[in-house]
Formats: sequence, C-alpha cells, structure tokens
Amino acid sequence: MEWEKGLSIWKQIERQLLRDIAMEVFKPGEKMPTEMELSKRFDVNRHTVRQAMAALAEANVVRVEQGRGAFVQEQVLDYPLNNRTRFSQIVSSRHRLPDKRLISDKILKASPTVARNLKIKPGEKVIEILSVSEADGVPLAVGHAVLPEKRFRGIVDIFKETKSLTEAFKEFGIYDYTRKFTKISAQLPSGKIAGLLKQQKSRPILVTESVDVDANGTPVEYGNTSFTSDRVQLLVE
Amino acid sequence: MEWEKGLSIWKQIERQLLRDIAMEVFKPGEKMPTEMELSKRFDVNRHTVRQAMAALAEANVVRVEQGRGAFVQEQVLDYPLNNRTRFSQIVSSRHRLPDKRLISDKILKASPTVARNLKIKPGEKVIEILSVSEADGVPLAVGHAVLPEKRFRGIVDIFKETKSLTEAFKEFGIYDYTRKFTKISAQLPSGKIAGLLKQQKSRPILVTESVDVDANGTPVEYGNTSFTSDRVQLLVE
DNA sequence: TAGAATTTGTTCGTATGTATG
DNA sequence: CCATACATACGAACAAATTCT
Repeated sequence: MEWEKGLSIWKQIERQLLRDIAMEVFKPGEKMPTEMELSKRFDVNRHTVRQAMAALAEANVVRVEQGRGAFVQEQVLDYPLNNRTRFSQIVSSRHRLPDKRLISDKILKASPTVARNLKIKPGEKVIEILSVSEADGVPLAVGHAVLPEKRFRGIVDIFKETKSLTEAFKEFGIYDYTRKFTKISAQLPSGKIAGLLKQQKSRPILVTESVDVDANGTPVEYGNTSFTSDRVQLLVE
Repeated sequence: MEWEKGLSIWKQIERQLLRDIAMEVFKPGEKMPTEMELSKRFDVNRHTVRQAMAALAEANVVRVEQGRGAFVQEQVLDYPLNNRTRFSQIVSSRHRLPDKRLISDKILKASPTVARNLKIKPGEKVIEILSVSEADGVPLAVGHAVLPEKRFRGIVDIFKETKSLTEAFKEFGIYDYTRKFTKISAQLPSGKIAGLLKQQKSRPILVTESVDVDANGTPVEYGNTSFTSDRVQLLVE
C-alpha cells in the first residue's frame, strides 16, 4: 500500500480496514486478521496497526478481545422497550426478516416467583413457552414466557400457527395488553441459552424480566427474555 | 437438625439456609459453604442439599457459579430509568446512604462519537468526568460523563463541592434537563472498571449510554454509566 | 489436567516531524 | 533560531487471556 502524504499512516490504515469491512471482505461477527498479519500486510509496526484498530473499536466498528482477536461488530439492533411495538414490527422496520420459533412448551406448577408475578397461588398450573426470535436467520433473543393455564388453555396451538403471542391473546378476548414493568440485568448465559443464541458462553447477555397485564390490570404473562448483547441493544426513550 | 414430618427434607434445609442468610450468618456477596460441607452439617446426601440450593437460586437468593461455589446474592437495587429521579434520591429512598466520588477529570478533544452525540465538531474541547456512585460504601456504578468545555468551563470545581451534576448545572443556568435516550447493553468490564466497582472481571456489567438535553433540546451531557449487575437492576415502568 | 502456542495489552526506550511561542 | 510540547512511528520485552495439544 502506498502512503499519501499529509495524512498519518494509522489513519490511512483505519480507512482501508473500514473499506474492507464495508465491502464485506471481513464480515460481521467474523474474526479480523491478527495484528501481526496486518502489520505484515501494511508493512508497518504492530503499534501502528493497533492505533488504527483502537480507533475502529472506539467507533464501535470492531470489538477486540484479549487472547482471542478482533471481531467485526454485528449490526446492533436497537430494541425499544417502553412503547407497544412488537418484535416482528421492530425487526421489519429495520428491513430485516423476523422469525419466531417455538422451542418447547410445558405445563408445570407455578414457583413462588412466578405465582407472585402472575398473582396466582403457588402450585397452580402454568404454561411455559420457550421460543427463539431471529432476524435474517440470526438469533437475537430467547423468550421464556409463563402464562396461567386456567385462563389460556390451548393457547400453544394458536401460537404455533400465528407465531405471535399478541395474535394468540386475541383468541382469548385480549385485544390490548400493556407492559407493567421491565427489569433489566446483565448475566452470563447458561449452556442452553448460549446454544440457542449461537453465541459463546463467555459473552454476556441482557435479561429482561417483565409482566404484561390486560386492560383490567390482571397479569396475563410473566416473561423472561435473554438478548444477545452483541447483536441487540435495549433502547429507552 | 431434627426433621419435621410432613415437610420434605430439602424444603426444611432451604428454610434453614434462608434463616441463616436473613440472620447474616452468611452475608451478602459472601461465599456459602460447599455442598459437601452442607451435606455433612445436615447429615444428608449432597443431592438433597443441591435441591435446596437450586430452589434458593431460582428465588434469586443465591447465585451458583460452576467451579467457584455459591454466593449470597447482594441486595439488588432497582434503578428506575425513565423518570427524572437522580441517583442520590433513588438510593436515599431505599434507606441507603448515597455517595458520589470524583475519580478523575480531564480536558480532551471530542472523538467522532462524542461529537455526534453532543452536536459539536470533532476535535472541539470536552470535559471528561469519571466518578463512582456508592450506596452504604459499596460501589454501584461508574459514571463517565462528557460535556462541552466551551459551555461548562470550570464545572468540575462545582461538581467537587456539590458532588452532583444536577447542582453544578444550575450554576450554568440549567435548572431542568431531560434524558433524550438511554441505550442499554451488557458487557464484561475492563480491569479499570472492575476495580472501581470492586467486582470480578468475569462478572458482566450493565452499560447505559445516554444523552441529556436542556430545555432547548441542546445536548449538555453525553454519558456512559457502568452498573454492577450483581447489585443493580435497571427498571423501566 | 497441564503446558505450549497464540494473540492482545502494557510499558519501556528511541527517533522524527510539526506546530507554537 | 531556539525551546518546548505533541503526535507519529518503530523496536523490544513482558504480562494477561485464550486456545490448542
């Protein structure tokens, strides 16, 4: 590579790498070449490459992990929390193809935590639905929803057809429901969740705990959603 | 320990451990005895203890880490995001003693990201303030605020006195400012942040990125706050 | 499970060019 | 012209984290 004069070498390297990423020579999520390889390619010192990489990391274009390498940042999806937008709408509006796959469903007895949030008695039957939400075939979140079985018997079949809880609720006369609260924490994923999200166990996830209520204020769903923090960012406006 | 009849042994163990935690025999953040030690103490099989521990983990009373042991969960502080509440108010309302310590302040040039969010030109001078927010002497968050230097020259001295940006803003004629947006992600902390939060580098943190604007909609602060996810939970209502 | 190899992070030192007063 | 400060660039050695064998 030829160096223009008037512009520092590391800035030219930064521009070149940015072009490579834009041209998908290095694709989102993929590993970049090592600093050694890059310093050979550009025929400069490793520090010069590092300065370019640091600039890219600051601009959130790449993510550098000690001992592993640098990775091209996936496109981060802003996931709004406080309004009534649904997953499929959010993903569609970003020109990406949404999908929601049912992983499993079970009927079991409410644990104390579940019972408190759904305002039912511990031990009452509840429906547990595990699903994966994807955009363009890439998993973004694992949803873990719990609903009172007494009120929503048979909802799983409708969910399977419509792939949407919103639609399924309509069959039970619930045309509007709102989010009562959302609690957000950061965790490391279990092996199961990491597998479903197709991410490493060492990368953290965003976990939201929430309760949805119907027009009367009665809880209809207690949910627990795990987002890949590499591909999703929660947004409060 | 004597077993009551009519109640399963693991539930009695669960109750006993809960009592121990309530009496602070095991204190928040501390390591619990190993499963082996507990099974000896209660003279039961290790699996019986595991069942009790699993129940406590489900109830979020303890946190189990493979290869390290079980730890009593710290009291989690719900940190509301969407209203105008300030840190000191939030902590005070939970009957805990708030404190905000200035770690460092610097004047440097705005990076492209900073410039975009503050709506200034890249390279313009900005004030960078690093602070730690604590409750009862335990660090909860590390704040990283960036302000335009042109408008807020000398604000650091006022911040040092009042320990509050809200108060410092008043000296500059800003009596009201609002949060334009908050973006939330999960990350692993850098060594520096982990040290300031007095937590392990392997435990994830919640990072909020936000912009505050004055009454005219002009950005006054671009901030980046890192919360310990073991002691803080973000709350959106 | 233990150690070697790989890869990034940090800290020295050295040298050069450029802007400023 | 000089002194100073600052950014750039290179080199070497070691620390820390991860992966491979």
